[in-house]
Amino acid sequence: MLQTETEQRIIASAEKLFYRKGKAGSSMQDIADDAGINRTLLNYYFRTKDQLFEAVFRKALSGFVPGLASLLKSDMSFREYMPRLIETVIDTMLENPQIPIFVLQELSSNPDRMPQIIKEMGIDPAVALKKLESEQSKAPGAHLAPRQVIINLLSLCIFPFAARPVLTEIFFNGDNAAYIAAMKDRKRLLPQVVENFI
Amino acid sequence: MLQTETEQRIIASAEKLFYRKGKAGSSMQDIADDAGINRTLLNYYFRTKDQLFEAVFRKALSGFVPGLASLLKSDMSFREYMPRLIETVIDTMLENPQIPIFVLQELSSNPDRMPQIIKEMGIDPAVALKKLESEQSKAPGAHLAPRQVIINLLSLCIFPFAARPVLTEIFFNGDNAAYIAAMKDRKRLLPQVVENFI
DNA sequence: GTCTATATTGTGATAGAC
DNA sequence: GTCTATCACAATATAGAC
Repeated sequence: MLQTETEQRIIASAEKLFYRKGKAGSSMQDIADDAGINRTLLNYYFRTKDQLFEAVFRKALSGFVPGLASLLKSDMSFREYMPRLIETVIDTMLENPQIPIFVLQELSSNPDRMPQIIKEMGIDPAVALKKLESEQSKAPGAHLAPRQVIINLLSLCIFPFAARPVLTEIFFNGDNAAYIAAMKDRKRLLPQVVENFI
Repeated sequence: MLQTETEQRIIASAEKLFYRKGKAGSSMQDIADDAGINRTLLNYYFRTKDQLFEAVFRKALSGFVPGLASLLKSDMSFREYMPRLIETVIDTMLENPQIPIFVLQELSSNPDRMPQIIKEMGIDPAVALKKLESEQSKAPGAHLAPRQVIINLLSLCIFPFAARPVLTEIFFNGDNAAYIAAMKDRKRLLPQVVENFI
């Protein structure tokens, strides 16, 4: 995975533009201009636009999924790992807030890609679901289906970033710093919220 | 707003393709082919691709926002309207699951559009936030900031649809019917969940 | 590895016949 | 309203000089 400086600049510009404008919305020329290099170098390093996009998409996935995947597999109980998952996911989103919408848009266009991605990345919710179920069985009363609990958890962590422009404008009058502060707050707030619907 | 049959077919095909592939990813030719008409008719009816996209985007927004906006303004207390909002939003999503990702992607590419959209659609969270606050003050103890409550509510309603392919594959083994059933369940489940973090 | 030049196809848009 | 023909341009990609 050793990359030349040129290669890194291509990836950096491709990320920036693909994240913002999508695959079809970003031309090879746009990316080359942003990187300050000749357009044909993109073909030299990545052969085709599809392959360049694929490199960006994979990198985006790998900053998105592993935190989730590793915690799904972890030895900890759900109550233990849940706050860590929240912190990991929110921190990841804060670093690159455009990833969720980029990834979800691509998967929405090409849902057929999901099975292979799950296989490749070793995503298996079975362990986490089972642990959650056994944990619920210790407490009396009715409980949410474990799948619904995890869907809620992911929704609360990820959606506010996918909807960033909407929330910033509606709830923070366009004040970006206020939006960011509120997102950081959520690392502290969400564990409590989640506890209440386990 | 009376439309010829041709005009309706154009809009229907444009929605289908723009939702799936985005503006740049769908050509005028693609849309015309899907509608089964000559390509130049798109220009005849909508002049430019931008104007056609705009028509689709506005229509998507108008199926998305008003339920939210009207309830934000309603006379009901938060506890009263919250379950109705959940039902309205989820029903809307079930009818056209691709709208959220489409709208969020466009607003993520062009966040500058938000202020005008908010103005045009008369979205003002002030009333809802105030009502929620006064409602919280009746109960003892600490409470979530009202903005965080509403962000949570929207997250829980909308995200599972934006992430549809991911959730369907991971939690329902690709079984679409099971996914839909779970989403319908959420109309019943979410009010209880939300009650617990007001 | 990096450039220029070029091949080829696709795209949005319009003019004008019917 | 609907078609054919056409324009101007942008796109990806490759060949070949340096």
